[in-house]
Amino acid sequence: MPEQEFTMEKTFNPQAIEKETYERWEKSGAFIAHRDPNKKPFTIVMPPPNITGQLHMGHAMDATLQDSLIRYHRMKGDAALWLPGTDHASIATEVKIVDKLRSEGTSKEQLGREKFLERAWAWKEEYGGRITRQLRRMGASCDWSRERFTMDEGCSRAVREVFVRLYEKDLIYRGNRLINWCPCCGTSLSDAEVEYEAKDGHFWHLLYPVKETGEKLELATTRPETMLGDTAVAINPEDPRYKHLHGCHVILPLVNKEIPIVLDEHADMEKGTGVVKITPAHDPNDFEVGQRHSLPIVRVFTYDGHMTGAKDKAEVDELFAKGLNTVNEPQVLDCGKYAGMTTMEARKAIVEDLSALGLLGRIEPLNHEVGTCYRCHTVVEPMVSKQWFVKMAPLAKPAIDCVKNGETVFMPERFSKIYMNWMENIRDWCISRHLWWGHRIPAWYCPDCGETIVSREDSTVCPKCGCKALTQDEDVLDTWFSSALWPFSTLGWPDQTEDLKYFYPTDVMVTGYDIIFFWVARMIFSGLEHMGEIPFRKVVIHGLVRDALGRKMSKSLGNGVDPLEIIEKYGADALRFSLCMGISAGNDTRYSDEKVEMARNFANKVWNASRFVLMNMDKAESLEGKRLTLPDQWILTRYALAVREVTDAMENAEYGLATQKLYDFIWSEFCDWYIELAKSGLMGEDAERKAATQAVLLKVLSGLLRLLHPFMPFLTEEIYGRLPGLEGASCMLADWPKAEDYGFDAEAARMEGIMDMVRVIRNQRAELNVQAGHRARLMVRPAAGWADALAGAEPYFQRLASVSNMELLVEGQTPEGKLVSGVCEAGELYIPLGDLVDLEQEKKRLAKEEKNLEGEIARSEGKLNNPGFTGKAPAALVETERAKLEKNRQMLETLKKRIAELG
RNA sequence: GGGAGCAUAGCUCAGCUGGGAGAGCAUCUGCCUUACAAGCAGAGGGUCACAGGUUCGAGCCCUGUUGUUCCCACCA
Repeated sequence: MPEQEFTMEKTFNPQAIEKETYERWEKSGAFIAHRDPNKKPFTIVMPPPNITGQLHMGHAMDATLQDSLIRYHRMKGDAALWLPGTDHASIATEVKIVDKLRSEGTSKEQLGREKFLERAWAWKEEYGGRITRQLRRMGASCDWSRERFTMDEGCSRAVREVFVRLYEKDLIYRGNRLINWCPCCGTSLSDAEVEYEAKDGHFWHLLYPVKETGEKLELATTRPETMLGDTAVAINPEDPRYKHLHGCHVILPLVNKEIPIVLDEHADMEKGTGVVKITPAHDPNDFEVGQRHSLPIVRVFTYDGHMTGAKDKAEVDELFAKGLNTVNEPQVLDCGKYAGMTTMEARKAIVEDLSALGLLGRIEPLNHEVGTCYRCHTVVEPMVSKQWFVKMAPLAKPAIDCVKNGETVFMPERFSKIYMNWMENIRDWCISRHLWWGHRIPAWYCPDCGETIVSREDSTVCPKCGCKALTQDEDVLDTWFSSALWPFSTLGWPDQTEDLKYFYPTDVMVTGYDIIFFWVARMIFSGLEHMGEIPFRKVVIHGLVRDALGRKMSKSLGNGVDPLEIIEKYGADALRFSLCMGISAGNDTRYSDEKVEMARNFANKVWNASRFVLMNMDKAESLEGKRLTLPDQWILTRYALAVREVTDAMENAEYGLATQKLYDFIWSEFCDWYIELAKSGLMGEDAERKAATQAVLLKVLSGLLRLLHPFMPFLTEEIYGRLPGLEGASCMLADWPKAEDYGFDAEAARMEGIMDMVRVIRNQRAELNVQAGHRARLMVRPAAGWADALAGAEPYFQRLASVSNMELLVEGQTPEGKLVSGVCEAGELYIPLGDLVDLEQEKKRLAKEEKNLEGEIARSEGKLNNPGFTGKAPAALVETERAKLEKNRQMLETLKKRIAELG
């Protein structure tokens, strides 16, 4: 089919084929995984991108690594499932929608819950769709028939099931605890959702008068506005400075309330004055001190960041009056003149007032880490609040064990330490969020008797008192509560589906190190708890994609790069390859256009090499029974090595190594050498020779395309089906190449010797600036044992080294005249270049060469004369060193003779 | 305060269990050689942060130092 050969453009044009190719793949059903008892299942569930916007470079890398892995396993013959989906991203998405509403001049309160959720679902349709389109553009071979969304019916059912189960096992509870509150997002946050940022602040030294002694007790705080909620001050029981104050009280300034001085280890004698104010409602440590000493909890902040007032107090007082308060229910202070102020305004006013009373001491500047919301970066307020929690200790234990005993392996290994450290120090997980977008908490409250009902089904009647006016908890669950179930909820759990039985546990989780705590850890304990089995065997952790200057890509910096734009410009394969080559496990990488350009050029190289092969191929030639030349044997040997190395790299999740190897083998060995060497065979008269060359080209090209396919699926697919004998075949469905042993090592070494000679000739011609068109005679005196190899090498020298014709010198024959010479392992060579030759320079060059060789020989001898080396080094290594020495000695001898000839 | 990563060519980075330092880009020289100028052939350029140690042998292993980035932590 000669027409087809000429349809290949001179440059690879990815834009022309990518869309069509992807559609063909998807339509063919090849992405769909089938449960096959005769195959080994291989499962990856995709970390679901948030529906907050579009994919960025980090997603592009994530998707590329997973796709490469899944394509590799599909080619290996596994039942490969890559399950895609998206995450509703409760708080992140809600923040975005609220922003949008604000820009439209409205708010979620004005809209009401129901209308707001309609907006959110519309948002999901829009952005969720955009994300899956982007993944398709990347070439992601996901099983779209199994696509999931964290809030679809099945996942929602799984969420409810888990919530109810954990509640029934007493592993979920509701209670007043100290939590992180974001006044901007208006919700509680888990500890993992708080990011610490260094901020400038102050140490304010306050003076509290002691009721019994009249002295003023000095203490320091970074948040003076919390003092209104102080219900004690603490001193260390051992502190000699304050022994006389045991059992005494202070008068809380401004509030004029008597509060006790308590003795608690928390007060550190080394720090400050050794006196700590205790605000149980607004500080995690103080909360615990309060618990130990049964102190009242007094809240002074509202949930939107203001000081509490009479109205706030009345609401809560009513609760207390009715007896509906629960354990640790905070009381509320009417902050009087400060009521309604923001916390910052109150800080200023309180400091001024204390100063006027002479109760303000020193003010020290301070730079400290302040907790902020991971979504909006507002400073979080620690608050006592009634929230839902997961009891972590019992869940953490098996999650620690499975990593310790190697059932679940982190790659690279060091991330298991980070995981372990977090898991071992874990505290209960606050899972309720005061938001609307998300899984609503399946708990109902009876207004009459206060009963709490947690149920798989919506509840309407109180089982205790029969009241029919039950109200459901207003809040939703932490978005990570549903993602934690992802590896099994997506496979149909809680139903025992066939998919679940076949594909769980999954094989590999590929994700960035930034969500080990948020997600990986929680999937592990959830899988163990609900499935009784680890969710995945390997966790492949990759780094982050940064900008060219090493900064994190972000909207605010405006340094983000849109993968789609890059794909438009360079092609998906180029982007994919550039995101893999040069990365090392778990380390960050910088994005740069230059890298994509490099990959684009490589794709073009592959394209053109293939174009050349196809132009010189009329039918499928098999290697069977072919007489092979040294170059054939050499490239097959190198190819076999490439197969082994790339396969090993894939098995070890070393994508940087795999791509580097492919790049080097394809460009430097196959293209630069073998194709050039093959030309003499292809263009010569010998039909048998030609057929053998074609067979080798086909063998190696079809193999390397398959090796490259996981990284450059579009390009390889496009070429593969054009190969003779494989017309219309899909590279994606082809078998992964097997590592063969051709047994040509000796021949390959001969070829290397000839190649080395080519390099020497090229080098010398280049140094003398000999024009490529100037063909020159080559005279060679073969070294011992090289005569046969060199005898057949003339065509290679002609093609690769501008040689007109080659003469083998016989014993004792010495060429004379103006010529350059060189010494290689294979022999001694002479090139008559007439007036281009400068004999003096030639002598200098040979002298330099001589010196180099002598140095080499001295080094080898030093090594081999060292009994430590010969005695302890591996025998093979000693042997190669000996051979090297022998080779260099011979070369030196030849060189000396030549120098003597020149005089 | 604890932990981790990184430090290799001008730049960005590889370098697998220790056995003569590599790539891409950039620079310089010469080439449109019938697959490819998104290309070909050559060249220059590195005390592998520093100091010790282990070893016959260290970019790689150990200890310490410096610089840098990140993570964790309740420093009132």
